[in-house]
Amino acid sequence: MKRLIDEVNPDVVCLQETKVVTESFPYNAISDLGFPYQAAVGIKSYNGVAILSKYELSKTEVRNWCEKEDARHIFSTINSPDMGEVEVHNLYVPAGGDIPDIEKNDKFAHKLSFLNELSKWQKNRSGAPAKQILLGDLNIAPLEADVWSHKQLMNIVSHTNIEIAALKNLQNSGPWIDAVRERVPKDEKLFSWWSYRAKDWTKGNRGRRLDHMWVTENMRSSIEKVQLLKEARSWEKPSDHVPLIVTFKARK
DNA sequence: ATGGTCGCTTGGCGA
Repeated sequence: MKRLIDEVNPDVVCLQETKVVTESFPYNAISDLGFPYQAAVGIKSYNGVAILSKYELSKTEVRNWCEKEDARHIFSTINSPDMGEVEVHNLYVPAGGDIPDIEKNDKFAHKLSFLNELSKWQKNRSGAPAKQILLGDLNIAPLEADVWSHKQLMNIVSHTNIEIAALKNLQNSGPWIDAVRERVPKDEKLFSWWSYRAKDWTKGNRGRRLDHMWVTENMRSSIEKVQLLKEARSWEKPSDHVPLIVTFKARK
């Protein structure tokens, strides 16, 4: 994370799978890196999400879905001088296990229920700021160009029709647009994740786009630049995901 | 069809 901050100098960083209990989150160390405003929730060893910001955060909330306190959704309103109030939803959607069948696999059922509950809530919500961002590890690659082989992955968890439909339903729960595909053509292969289970992750480029950033329609023209930092997959002790970086234009 | 890696909860699990 320090390398990312040094090289990219982001205003806001959103983390998923922090795997650290809320009380043990390294608030001071992260503050020293230039992010004094933080919103974090975590449980031991699993999940955990955090928002780190140079600008003030307010109205932070943690949401639990499927009656689990599993630290997969935190949101907060950022008040930046360049953009005003923007509510950021940081999500870690359940991965869903290996078998794409809700009868045989509880994890897959959980993944779909999580998305459905979240969608319903979004749809019925009122009083939220007009500008919103929804981002995170959504663990679904919806488009054909979001996976290395549409044919070979269509029955693999993360790229099945039922998951893609659930993700679409979430996208329709508000005025969301996919900020990344707004800037990268929909038929251009684009990945954010490469499995650890390959001797050489670059071989065959067997990636998937599991990480996303959506913005409300009123931010469409503010999207300046979109980047998936592929080189970070080769950094020392890398994550299997690479940072998704979106730059916004300052409001006039 | 299976296994491959990573990191912890040091077994087997979750990813």
